[in-house]
Amino acid sequence: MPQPQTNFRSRCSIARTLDVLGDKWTLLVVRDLMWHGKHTFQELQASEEHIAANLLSERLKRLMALGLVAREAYQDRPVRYRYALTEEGRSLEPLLLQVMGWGHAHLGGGLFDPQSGQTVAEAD
Amino acid sequence: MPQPQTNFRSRCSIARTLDVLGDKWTLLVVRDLMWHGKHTFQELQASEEHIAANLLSERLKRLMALGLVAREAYQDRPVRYRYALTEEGRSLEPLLLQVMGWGHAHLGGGLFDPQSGQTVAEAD
DNA sequence: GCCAGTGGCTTTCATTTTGAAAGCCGCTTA
DNA sequence: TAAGCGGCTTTCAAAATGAAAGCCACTGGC
Repeated sequence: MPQPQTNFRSRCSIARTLDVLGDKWTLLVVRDLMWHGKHTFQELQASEEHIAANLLSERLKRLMALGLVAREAYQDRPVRYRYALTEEGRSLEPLLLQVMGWGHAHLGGGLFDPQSGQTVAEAD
Repeated sequence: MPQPQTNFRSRCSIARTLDVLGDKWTLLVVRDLMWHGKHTFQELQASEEHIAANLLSERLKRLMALGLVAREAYQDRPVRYRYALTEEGRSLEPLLLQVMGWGHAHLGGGLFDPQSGQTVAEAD
């Protein structure tokens, strides 16, 4: 439904998805919002991969512009924000699971179970 | 099974997959090898997104180092190569389908059917 | 009042990656 | 002899990343 962007490289859905999510950080932000209960800038920045603040700021802006993430102030004076996936953002869960499954099978990464909130297989 | 890389950012399977495939080009090369019958350097370079030759060269090297792609000389003198996915490389198909599905639903991209080799829904 | 601390950024700047273009190498064909 | 082909590599400017420091609006302690 949304028309978030028009300057895609091509009509290919894979190319368009990569235009929007194809970098080393964006899906990690989505992962933390989706499964790890991280909702503030600080919490997101403190993840084990240690994204730089300027990149996190830029990624959150892009995800908000795309309608995948929304933020609300949870306090005024000083204003503090809480970030959360929108319903559209939550539609990325199957993709995230697929990416995780492949990384587990082929790169020896851990396997997280969203149901239990537990990592059910350790990484090498 | 393979131990293609050891310098991952973290144990997370998503982070590891992004370390390896997280850029704007790698999955497009895989797409062309997987579905579009493109197997030579020239054919891959001629795709509608127009990857630069140096990037294509580097991506093919990385995919070969990872064991996802293999090449064979289809002629000597002068030597000419044909690139193809290995069995491990073909294991990326579900991921590619998921990425395509999301881009179709949320970014208005086309939908390709590997069975028929046809694009069954046009992009916006 | 003053200082330290907190949360959410923005700015700066060096390093790395990209993208476009041109060039090179080993041939074959006209 | 010259042109062309396929598969690259090199060059170099532009853009993206990454680490660090700085800024702003407060609050709480002394």
